[in-house]
Amino acid sequence: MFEALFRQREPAGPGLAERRTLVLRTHTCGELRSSDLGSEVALCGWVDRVRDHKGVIFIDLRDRWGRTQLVVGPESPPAVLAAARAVRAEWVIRARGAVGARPAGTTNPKLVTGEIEVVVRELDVLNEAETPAFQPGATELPGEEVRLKHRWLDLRRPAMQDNMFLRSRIVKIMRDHFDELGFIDVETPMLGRSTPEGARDYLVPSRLDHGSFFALPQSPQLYKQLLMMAGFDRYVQVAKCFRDEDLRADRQPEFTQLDVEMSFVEADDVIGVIEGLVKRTAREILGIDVPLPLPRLTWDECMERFGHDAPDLRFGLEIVDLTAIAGESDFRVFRGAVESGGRIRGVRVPGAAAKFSRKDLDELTAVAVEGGAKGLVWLKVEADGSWVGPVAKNLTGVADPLKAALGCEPGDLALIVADSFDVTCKALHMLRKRLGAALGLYDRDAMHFSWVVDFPMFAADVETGGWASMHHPFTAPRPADVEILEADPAACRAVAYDLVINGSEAGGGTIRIHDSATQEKVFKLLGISAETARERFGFLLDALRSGAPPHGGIALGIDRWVMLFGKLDSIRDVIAFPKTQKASDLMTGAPSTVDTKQLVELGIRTVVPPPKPA
RNA sequence: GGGGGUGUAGCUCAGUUGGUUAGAGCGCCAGCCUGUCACGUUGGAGGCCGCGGGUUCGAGUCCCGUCACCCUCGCCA
Repeated sequence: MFEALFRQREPAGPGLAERRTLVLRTHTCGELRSSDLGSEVALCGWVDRVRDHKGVIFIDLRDRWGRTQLVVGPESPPAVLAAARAVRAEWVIRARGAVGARPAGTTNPKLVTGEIEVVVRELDVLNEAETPAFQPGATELPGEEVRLKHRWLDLRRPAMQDNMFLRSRIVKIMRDHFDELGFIDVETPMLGRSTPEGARDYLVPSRLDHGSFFALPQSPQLYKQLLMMAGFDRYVQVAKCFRDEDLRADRQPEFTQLDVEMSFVEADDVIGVIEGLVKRTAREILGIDVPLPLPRLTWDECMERFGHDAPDLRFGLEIVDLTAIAGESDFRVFRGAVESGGRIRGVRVPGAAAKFSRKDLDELTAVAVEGGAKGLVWLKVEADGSWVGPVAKNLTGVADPLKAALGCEPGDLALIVADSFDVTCKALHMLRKRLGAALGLYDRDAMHFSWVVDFPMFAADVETGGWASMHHPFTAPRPADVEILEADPAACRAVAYDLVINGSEAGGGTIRIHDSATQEKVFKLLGISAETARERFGFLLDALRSGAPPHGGIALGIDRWVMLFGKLDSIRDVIAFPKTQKASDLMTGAPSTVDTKQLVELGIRTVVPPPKPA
């Protein structure tokens, strides 16, 4: 199958001619066809497999372009036959010979080069190879630990090469798109100032100022705003970002964003530019047409209908509010939730009653509990329309209205959570995710793009009891909400927009505050004193007072884009050298202890004794 | 920090109720083989059963601890 993909890698036009000028090889291993019959060629690559039949030896030669069969037969010089016999997997060789037609019946339709073979007349071993830890050409995929430790071997695998080429193509589309729209690519520093809000910083000690530290950027947020104040108008950068937080399948400590900022814009301008990119990427990478504009949901709507701010819209299972109806029942759990200001909400799972055993329902209950719920009410609709379930007998008087509200029919399953709004959101969101996957409610090839807008400006900060920024402290409130900024922060909505692809946050941006008075108000609300604000963000406040245009932007998670467009499950498969869940690099051994001399130079003394070398 | 999963040959895995000498496929080494393409075939080598402790006459198997990797909650402005 991957042979077909190799074809896509073939560069058009000048690339071919340029490669012909190379000295060691005339063609790549994915290039020769019947039309080349009789040509004298030279190929270089890795030995993928050897099939030694004594009198005739076949060698599959592999490079990033594909695979070509070399044949060494009785007509080959004895030295070549001997050399071919000695060759082993992953050796790097160069073969010269003529392109020959494979005898009738021996062509290989699975290979784009399967019509031909190269009849070897000269064979040079460019480099031998030790027996590899695993074979890149093998069908069985080694465990990830082994792949990460021998990453260079893993990256030889066609699947990984496809991923890296996909990434390269997507980034090129991004660069072309923004270049054509007049954006300027500006690099911003990696060594910056630590800002304790947000994620944990990666710190870099200063040698010239002991006790002081740089921080690696969590994002180029402030720099790009300052570029707007500097008049660059439209900025773009493929930016490495660093956040020292715990990892996930879709989170790495260092990751890449397509960072974008624009002046004299409103949200629709930024959204429009990104929608153009979405359409273009989907067309060029997947060959699908994405109708624009993309659907937009408000944050409130998302939480009501899906319980999450990045809902997977590839399937239904929308949340239904049952507070008014179920609150009338005698069921203690329902009444209790209502009385303490909570909500009763549920989802209808059509036709699922028979599919879920008691054990399955216990598992779903565990999912709800993991989401913070104290339990899960499950109900099945019998053929006669009656409810069945542990609490069915508690539904006196509300059984039919409940059924009507959920739209349940015989054979359906209903899952209901009664708790605070936040808990019902969390639990039902997790149930939705689980059910969507377990019941196969969506096509794995489907791509769903949407925007979530009108996020709250602030969320309650459980640690401080104050307010915390939902996005970041530079987010502008909706113009209509500026007046209630201080009076009712919870009700204040931001001009913020998240791009959601298949239930994954693929990008997020905001219109920024561009006047220092509003910025200072927001800092104050966030509990950042005037002195602290001046110390940490004085340059921003100064810049805001020196002619700051209205501006806003967005950052797209490139790793996630590639993962999603490549239909992959892990971000690590689109990063050449990723880190493990403990943020270590199994290949290089980073992070590592350093010489005491280095520490002394930096004015640093470690508190934890260094681990004993293994 | 919490929950879950995995760890046995270079790789992928099996290993019964605790019981003799821990197996298979691939790979590796050697022989045979002139049309294979996951070549075939014959033979061979290869094991700290993650590590440490415990229970037991006896531990890959049971218990405790620990390490690594993966998934996940918290966390990720």
